[in-house]
Order: sequence, then structure tokens, then C-alpha cells
Amino acid sequence: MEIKTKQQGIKVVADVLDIVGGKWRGQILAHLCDDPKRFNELKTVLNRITSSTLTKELRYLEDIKMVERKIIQDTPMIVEYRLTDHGMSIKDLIYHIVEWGLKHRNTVFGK
Amino acid sequence: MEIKTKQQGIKVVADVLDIVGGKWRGQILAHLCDDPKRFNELKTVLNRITSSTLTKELRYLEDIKMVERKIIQDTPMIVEYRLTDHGMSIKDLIYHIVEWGLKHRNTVFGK
DNA sequence: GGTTTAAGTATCCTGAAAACTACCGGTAGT
DNA sequence: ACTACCGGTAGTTTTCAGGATACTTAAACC
Repeated sequence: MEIKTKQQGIKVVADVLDIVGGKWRGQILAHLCDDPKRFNELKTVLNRITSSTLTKELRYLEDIKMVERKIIQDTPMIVEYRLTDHGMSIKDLIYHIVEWGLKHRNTVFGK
Repeated sequence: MEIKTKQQGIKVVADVLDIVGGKWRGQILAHLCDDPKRFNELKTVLNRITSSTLTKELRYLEDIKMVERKIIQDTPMIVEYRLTDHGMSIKDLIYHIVEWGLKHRNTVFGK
């Protein structure tokens, strides 16, 4: 699938920002870049997120095949979230985002 | 300024998504990548945005030095919005976003 | 038998973003 | 004289993502 018109490109931008945007999804993906994490690990590291919000965001990321939920053990229940193979591809994008973010910070606030 | 800890990196991601996220800012920047545009050109091409919202988003992008407002002529008033030199640097990021977006679309919806 | 841990659900509520509506001053066209 | 275009501003209303709070199931420790 190739990009033929400019409007299509802009649509793609809007779609990606929908995936990675919002208050939490970018952060969740960034945290999962390094290694799988359990529900409460994510909850701790994402300061002030509530269980219900975290659940909702993780379900969304599962639906779009970015994240896998894996039950490691029940009783006590242990669940692990990890990036799918496809999800891994977001690492590069996150790298580019950070790179630009640092450049921007220098430009706007000076060195 | 370098990035030392993971938390710092995640902060940068959140900051960038704050700039480029939301319903309109990414689209506005993407449209300005090619060439400067007038207020009503942007309004037409951004389907269903209102004047007040467009004004607000453009002011924000001006404040963070991404976009320049230039009065070309008054009576009839002609105003042009263009990326600043620094704003141009977002082009690469948008390119990477589109690239990943296309890959993602293929993965999730199949070819 | 009371508390703790893990991974959530269910329900209601709030605040900010965006939409809607109306308006402005000046100009050009019919 | 009337209408439309241009680039907005002002005030109000709607929407909905995310927050707050309480509850659940099942085992395990004290």
C-alpha cells in the first residue's frame, strides 16, 4: 500500500497520532520498549494512572496488535504485557521522537 | 543537553506528543510542510475545523516557534502561515510517522 | 477470621478541548 | 444597496477522555 495523495499522508499522520497520542499510550509503549512489564509495574511507573484507565489503554493496544497480554500464572494472578513483533517497530519511531524533542527543547529554551 | 535516564526519555516523548498531538496540530504541521498557507486555505483543507480552534492552534504553534505568521497585505487582508526554520525540522519526524503508519496499517489490516 | 496481593470491573463524575453561534471592519463585486 | 470574502474575536455549550471511588475473586500469610 503506497501513499498517492497528500491528503492520504495527512490521514496517516492523524491515525498514528491517535495511536500514540493521548495522555498515556506513548508512555506505555515507551516503557514496554525495554522489557515486558506486569500490570502493577506499569501502574507504579506511570505515576497517577488509575487501574481502569490502564486497563482501557492496554486493551486498546492489544486490539491494534501492538501489545500482547500473557497470563504467566493464576493464583496469585500474574499477567505480563509485552510488545508484539510488530509493536517492536515502534521503537525506531520513539527514538526519532526523542531525538526531535531534544532538538526542539534546545531551540525553544536555549542550551 | 543529553538524555541520561529512561524517565527523562519518556518525559521527552510526552512533551513531543503534547506539541504534535491533539486533534489538529499534527495535521496543521503536515500541511505546512510543503508550502506556506493562508488562514482560509488551512481552514478549507482541515475539514470541519472552526475559525476559533484554528486560530488557537496557530497561536500555540507560533508561541513555541514552530510557525510564523506573516501579513502579506492588508485590505484585502492576506496572512500567510509557514514553518519557521526550526519548524522545518519536523518534516523528518513526520516522514518517519507516515512510514511507520503505513507499516502499521499493513500489519493490522493486511495488505 | 482478618488482612494482603494481584489484576482487574463497575459506576459515577469532572474538566478541558473542541464545536457552535454570532459578530467585527474593511474591500470587491453586481 | 446588498452580498460575499478575508481573517479573525467573544461567549456559550457540548463532548468525552480520563479520574475517583468502591468492589471482586482467589489464594496465602498472620
